[in-house]
Amino acid sequence: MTVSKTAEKSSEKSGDAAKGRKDAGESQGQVHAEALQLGELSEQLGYVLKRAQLKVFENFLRCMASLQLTPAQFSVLLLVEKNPGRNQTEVASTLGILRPNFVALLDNLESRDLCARIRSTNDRRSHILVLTDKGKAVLARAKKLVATKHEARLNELLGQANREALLGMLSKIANEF
Amino acid sequence: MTVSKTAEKSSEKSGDAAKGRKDAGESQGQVHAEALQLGELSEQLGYVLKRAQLKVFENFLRCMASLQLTPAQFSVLLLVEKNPGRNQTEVASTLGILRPNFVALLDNLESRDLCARIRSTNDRRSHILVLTDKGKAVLARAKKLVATKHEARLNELLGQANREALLGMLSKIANEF
DNA sequence: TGATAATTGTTATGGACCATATCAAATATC
DNA sequence: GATATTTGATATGGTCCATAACAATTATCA
Repeated sequence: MTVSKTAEKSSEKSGDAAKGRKDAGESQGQVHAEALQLGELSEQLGYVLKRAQLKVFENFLRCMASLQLTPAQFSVLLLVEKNPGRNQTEVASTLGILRPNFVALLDNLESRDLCARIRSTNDRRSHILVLTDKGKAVLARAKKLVATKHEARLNELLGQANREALLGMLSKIANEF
Repeated sequence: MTVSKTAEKSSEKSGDAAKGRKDAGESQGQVHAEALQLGELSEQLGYVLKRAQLKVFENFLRCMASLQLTPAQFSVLLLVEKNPGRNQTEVASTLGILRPNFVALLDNLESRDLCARIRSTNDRRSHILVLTDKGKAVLARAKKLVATKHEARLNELLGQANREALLGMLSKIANEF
């Protein structure tokens, strides 16, 4: 990374690297209008997994546009609702978020009055996390949007049974791989 | 993002946000040793998808440690091998990589003599991409590592049939969602 | 033909996300 | 009570992603 800047490469270095590709009928200007062959790429689980994940997140963001919630923010709200009274370290680590990176995320949610940090009386170092009333209301609307527009679209695409099977296999990978 | 710096928040703002969580048997110091409940989070496809993708990439990197190939680099090599003679724009766009970001990636592969940019004679603006002999050899070894250590582990975890079903569903999401 | 538009690779740049070191305040440990 | 640990926070750097802009080259078309 951050390789040298000068672009005076290519030219005729590795002069024999172009051998073995005698064109099969190309001599004029407009060649290669066809799409590239994915080949073995479409069999690589990692590749397909990444593309699918991007699509799902993209659709999630569209569905949540009215509430301005990212997947990460939504997961925090869900987790805090289910586990009120836990501190930042606990919530962050269950989500796989490092504590330093969790600070700005929470700053954002708190500035929008969706959740609150409360100094614990037991351990005055830690901040207890709770959803505000507005946070609960927004989360409820978010859940409906996800169920109605997001997951529904997936069921429509895969079918209920397949969607559940997919979830099971992904969970297995996420937990046991 | 980049929210204000001062950390004088929390305290007793939103004073009633802590209501409604009358502890169920906690009064002393060491409380909450249990793990958090994931709740609906484990049913969110996006969440599980992202975690699975991270695990798969992580394992891929471990399997490829000896060859120092990232998933993105591997995909470029695979695609160029299957489609020799295409230019940077074509290869980058099929991989969903923006042209500016593809430059450094190629700089890296070219500096390691795995692939080469050749100025096209048809269109002297574009750089034709080809694998070098070393690139072909490295890619061959990479494929074996992926099949032996990476995909094999997945088959062992899911079973051949399930793995193929998973791939099919992910492809469907990636292409039709 | 020649002026103008479009394309290709590239650089610069900024944002989002992730990871590490470090700090002060508070607590735990011995 | 001295020392170590934990918690939230800041600073910082790396990687990935996205946009604007540029020179060189080619396409378009009056």
